[in-house]
Amino acid sequence: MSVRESDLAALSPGEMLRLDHQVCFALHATSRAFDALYRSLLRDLGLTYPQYLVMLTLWESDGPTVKELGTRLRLDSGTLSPLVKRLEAAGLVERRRSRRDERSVSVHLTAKGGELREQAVRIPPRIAEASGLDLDELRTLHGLLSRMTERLDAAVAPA
Amino acid sequence: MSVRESDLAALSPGEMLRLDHQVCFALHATSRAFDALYRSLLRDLGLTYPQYLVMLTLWESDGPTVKELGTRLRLDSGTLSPLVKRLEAAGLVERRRSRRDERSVSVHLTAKGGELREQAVRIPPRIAEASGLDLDELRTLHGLLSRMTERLDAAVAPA
DNA sequence: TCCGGTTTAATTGCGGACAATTCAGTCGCC
DNA sequence: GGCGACTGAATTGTCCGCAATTAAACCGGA
Repeated sequence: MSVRESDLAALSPGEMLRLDHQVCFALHATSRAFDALYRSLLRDLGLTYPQYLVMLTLWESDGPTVKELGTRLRLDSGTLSPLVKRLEAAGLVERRRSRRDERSVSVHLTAKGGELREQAVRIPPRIAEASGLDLDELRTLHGLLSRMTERLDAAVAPA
Repeated sequence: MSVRESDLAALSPGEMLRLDHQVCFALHATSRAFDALYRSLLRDLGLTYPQYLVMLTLWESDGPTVKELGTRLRLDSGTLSPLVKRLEAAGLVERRRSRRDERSVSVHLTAKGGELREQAVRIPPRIAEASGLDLDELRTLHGLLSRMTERLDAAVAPA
């Protein structure tokens, strides 16, 4: 029933190339479709999707450093520094230089930022509904994506 | 065995939100992991991944208009116009204003652009191998992604 | 104590993605 | 033929993502 990995090598180059591109292309397409849907739902909150991810992280646990945010969201300071500053300019967040280690900057919710959560909790159910997948499928998809990311990371940065 | 969609509504809000975010976040993470791998493999060719997609399209069928490229790759002119100009600056492509309809611009491979194909065909097998999924899993993944994109598109742009 | 290596943010530069606008060219309809 | 609506590219502006660099703070060992 299950096709083993070694069988991939037995495919004709054409078949392998085609399937591979379909999957990778489909991945990008789905990712952008998600972005588009989030954009339309987040417009009222004045957030972009990456900004929303940062807010989610803060709602779960306030006061992480930029470094910790980057680790959790897989983003570097080149992305996070201006993003967090935009959140600060919007009055949702406050940046504080740590006294203990003056290199690090921790990010804290303002009252306004905390209140935004109540608007935000209505969004995920609409996303889940729009995805059109049932629970089993979401679990399957998540499993496949996680394994793939793990393997890809290993391939791009070989130990 | 299979969980029906209606069961999604029976989940506690917390469960649904968490699973949804994991999936959406995983999708972005995988997408970026793919980008990183392609970037490392495409560096020798001097192409980025979106540029590579355009070249793939041209190798399959030369001379599409910018509009047709946008339809196939789901990109708009704001992305494609400068991208194609960069390919032209690199000598891989030539833009021609159509005589029949002077609004449209068709994109054609140069000799150099055609030759690049021989370098490029070595890349997909390495990507497929790096993904670490077997054929069944790739098919499953592709199916899930396609259905999701379809549903998401419908949700963001309701008829 | 000082010195070198490391860590943390921030900045710069470039390419990609999208919204919104502009402009020329096309087509239909009167 | 001429007017109005539409279409295809291009442009502008904003944000995201990453590479590479800079600068400041930290830490450890000679």
